Amino acid sequence: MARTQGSHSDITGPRIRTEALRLFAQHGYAAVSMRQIASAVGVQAGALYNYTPDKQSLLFSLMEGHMTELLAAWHEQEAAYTAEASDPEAKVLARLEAFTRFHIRFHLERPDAVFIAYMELRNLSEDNFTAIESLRREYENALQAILKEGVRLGVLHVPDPKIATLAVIAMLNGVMTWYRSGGRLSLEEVEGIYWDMVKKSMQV
Amino acid sequence: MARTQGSHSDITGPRIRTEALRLFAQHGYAAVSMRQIASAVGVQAGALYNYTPDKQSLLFSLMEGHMTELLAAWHEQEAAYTAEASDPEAKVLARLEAFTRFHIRFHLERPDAVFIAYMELRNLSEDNFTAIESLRREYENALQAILKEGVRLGVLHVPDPKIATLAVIAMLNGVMTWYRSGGRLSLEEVEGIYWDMVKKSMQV
DNA sequence: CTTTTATATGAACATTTGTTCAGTTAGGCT
DNA sequence: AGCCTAACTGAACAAATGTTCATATAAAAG
Repeated sequence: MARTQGSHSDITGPRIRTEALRLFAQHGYAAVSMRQIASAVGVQAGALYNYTPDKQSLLFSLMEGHMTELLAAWHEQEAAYTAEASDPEAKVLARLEAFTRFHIRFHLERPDAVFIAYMELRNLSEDNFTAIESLRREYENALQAILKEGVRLGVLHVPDPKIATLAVIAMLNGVMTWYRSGGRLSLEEVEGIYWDMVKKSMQV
Repeated sequence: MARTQGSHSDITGPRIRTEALRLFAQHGYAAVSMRQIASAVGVQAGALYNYTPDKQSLLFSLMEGHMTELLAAWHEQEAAYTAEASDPEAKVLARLEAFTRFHIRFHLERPDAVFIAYMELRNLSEDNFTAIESLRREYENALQAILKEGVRLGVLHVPDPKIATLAVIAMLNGVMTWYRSGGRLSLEEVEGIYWDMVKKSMQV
């Protein structure tokens, strides 16, 4: 029967995920042992297996959770933007700006998860890899759709939408290698600088 | 006394580096054992220690070799470009184009080394990390110098040269995640597409 | 041929790995 | 109170890890 109220600890499960995320991001999946994770949680290694069938599943679950959150957050954001009606040309630019700012903000809020989601792909089993790749492609397609519509409306100049999609995402991801909150630039300023570059790189 | 001609094998050393590079790139430093490397070379694990004092030094040596090659290759390339005299405004644009095309070509020719050089930083000891970071910064400074001069001459619009540098490099690095030689696009075309985006993203 | 020397073997080492499981603990339910 | 059950411990397991070293090999030097 399902537990109705807290017993030993209702937070061990989440804590395992938190600590595993942090450690995987810091040292890499292969370099982190189950004992290290357990120790960070304050528990013995055996206890972890009440929450995950094995180490691989733990990694996959973290990555899948991140990608699912990412997609859900973007779809919500996009829906909000497409609601504001205006002429289609302005709208597609607004969506591109929304994507740019959303991507930066979302990713800067979860550096560890982002790091893992594209650094540890090679440590996934074949099936798990396929699943994550599929989610990633779905996200890329969201941007690609914007670019294609921009081209259709003649408001964007993009010789190859697929490449442009990957180039923009790679560029935006770069922000994670250097941005530190409390640094020289505010999040708002960073978003502005990148949006400026993205916009101009596709000007007609 | 130094060996004057071949003995057992003059190619074991290079082969170790080649195979280690391949395996580290494929599975990650921490996930590859010395026995796997030895097996790929066709030798026993103990033999590796005639060529490297330990696993960590092998990783560092590979990364340092890559970064040194990168810097040497760029300096040569840049020297060739600055030799062609023309007006300074055109010259700085030519240098930026040269950098863009050089970066793409050089990196696509050594996907494994590139992958390792920025994926395995966290597996370096503190001293080794500092050394590699210093080489990386030197390379970034090469691009940043071009951008700053472009701004000074009024031919480039770059609100923040440091960020623009990192953004451009991140964007160019993105090419490695999808480009496969023999694919839809030739190397020349890919260079052209990225140069187009780089140029426009900094248009005045 | 004999000596030398770089190179490779293969067994051994102390640790560490992921995972299992019988037994302990302690809170929730009747 | 007594039972139940989820949660956790702690020891155990086989396998794999990086590294060392006495020994073997075979080519180069004398």
